[in-house]
Amino acid sequence: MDIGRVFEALGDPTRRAIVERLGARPQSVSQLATPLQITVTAVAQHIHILEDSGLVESSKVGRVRTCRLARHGFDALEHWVRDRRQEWEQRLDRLGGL
Amino acid sequence: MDIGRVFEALGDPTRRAIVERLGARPQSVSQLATPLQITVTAVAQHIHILEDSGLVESSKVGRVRTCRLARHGFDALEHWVRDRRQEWEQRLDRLGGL
DNA sequence: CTAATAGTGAAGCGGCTACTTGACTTTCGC
DNA sequence: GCGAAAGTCAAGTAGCCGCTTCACTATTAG
Repeated sequence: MDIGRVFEALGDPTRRAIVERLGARPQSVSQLATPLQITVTAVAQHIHILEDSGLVESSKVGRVRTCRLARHGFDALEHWVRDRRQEWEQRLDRLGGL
Repeated sequence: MDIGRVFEALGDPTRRAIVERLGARPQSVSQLATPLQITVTAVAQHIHILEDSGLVESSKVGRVRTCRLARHGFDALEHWVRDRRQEWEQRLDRLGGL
């Protein structure tokens, strides 16, 4: 799971909006499209990117695809931030120790 | 400090590389440019975006601008991830309680 | 069966953005 | 002071990406 895909996914405001709405509850593609004022096709494309990044997963039942948040992407995000912060603090410690 | 700017900043692979290199130690603009195989001008543009996002800060001494990581952006990132995760777990709890 | 609903796939367009070039300013070394 | 080094600024280009349209499939409702 590539952290690059995660950041590229969340770099787009529409996808961030989708993620934040999915935080409330799982939703279908057209439910997501309605308040966003964009085509269902566009939403489907975003969902695909979000799935590739590991932030979202979806399953199709009948003709409805339901999308929900996934752990993978968020785990990767949290790890990346933690790593940077750790690196940062280690460097400050070394400087303090001089 | 807008979380949107943070994600847009980190959405670009070159800027992610800059951030990761700055994790090791503060560096000048041209030091950052060398291994990236891009112009000093391009790096300066990236630095500007990274500063706007709160991930990097820089100061110029003489003719050298030294860039280092900043806390603001990383704090914003961590908060955002924490909020999503919290929302996610709350929802799972509610489902479990049914 | 028919119509409507939910989504998929391919193809195209427009705007944004990452990067370059070239001219210029400021600073440092000799 | 002169030239090299470190950045900055403005302008231009090329490619990507978000979105649309249109045609199509699959599922559900009446």
